[in-house]
Amino acid sequence: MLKLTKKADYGLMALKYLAEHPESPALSAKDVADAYGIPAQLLAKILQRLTKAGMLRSQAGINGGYALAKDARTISAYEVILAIDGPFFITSCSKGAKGCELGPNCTIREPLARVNETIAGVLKSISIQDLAEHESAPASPGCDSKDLITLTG
Amino acid sequence: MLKLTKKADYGLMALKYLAEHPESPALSAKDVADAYGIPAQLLAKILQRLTKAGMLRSQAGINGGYALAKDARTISAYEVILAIDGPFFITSCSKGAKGCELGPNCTIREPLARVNETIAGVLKSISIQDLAEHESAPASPGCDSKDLITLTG
DNA sequence: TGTAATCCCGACCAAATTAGTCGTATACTA
DNA sequence: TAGTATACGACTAATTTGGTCGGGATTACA
Repeated sequence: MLKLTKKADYGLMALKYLAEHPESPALSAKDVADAYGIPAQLLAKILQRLTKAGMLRSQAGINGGYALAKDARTISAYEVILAIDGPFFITSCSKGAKGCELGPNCTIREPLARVNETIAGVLKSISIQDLAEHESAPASPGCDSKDLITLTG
Repeated sequence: MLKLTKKADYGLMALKYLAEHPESPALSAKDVADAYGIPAQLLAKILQRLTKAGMLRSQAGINGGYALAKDARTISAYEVILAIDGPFFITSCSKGAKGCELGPNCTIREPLARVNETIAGVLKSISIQDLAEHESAPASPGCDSKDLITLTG
């Protein structure tokens, strides 16, 4: 239904959180998980992926944890999602190298590639820094404000 | 993983197919399903939705079937997806009226609303006519051409 | 050198979503 | 009135996602 997985969400939230706490040399997976009330072990796995992808530095042991490996401005939402969920393409065919197995179905795929590119472009244009700047938005009266929902339907 | 459902794909394909065959007064769900090798009953349900949404006209009985209710140029990919899959929002929170139940999680949602808007915008800018014009692209050597995949990863 | 905190990682189970089927009712045409 | 088609809801199956478990490797510090 064209939405991010929770894992990607969690990853973005965690990176945002780390970007907001540059004073700590490292925050553990548990620290971040507790801050948002999300499962610690799940977040741990996500942070491991981001580490492998080079966005985080990790340190084991007491007072260990994770810290941004790069400037928050240089980490795009795109690479985060890519690292966590793998490559995406909005149409169902073209899963990896298989291509579309259903004959002429991909007639639809080519025009929609433009959409895919646009999505990738916007996601690339958004950095962790951008997310961090939104610092618990003061004017928004709550998460269920209606104005955002209308645009979706 | 940020991709369309197969149902949405099928719906777009079917509309495209109908747009390409304006000479027939109506094509049955089976006709279209056979043309693409997709399950007829599933497609039938999808076409029923599109009919209820006003994009198709249906006729029961012999030689019945479906035909576009509007000009192919006036049907956007956006409304098709919306009719089939319902409203979407790329972040996991904000499902319908529930809002985000996980406390401060939505710190990420607001900046990503821009992404959502952009996606909706591109989808709105693509019409069934656009899809139909791509008429089994002659130059593409196959569905598994690599150039499109690279942009996703 | 030992212990506690922490990352690392693969296998596994559970929940949710999506895909697809079935059965029946209804509408239309010849 | 027989045959073909849509309409629609309930149901099952498959896939994907979310989350857990357990063992192992690092690191800091007493």
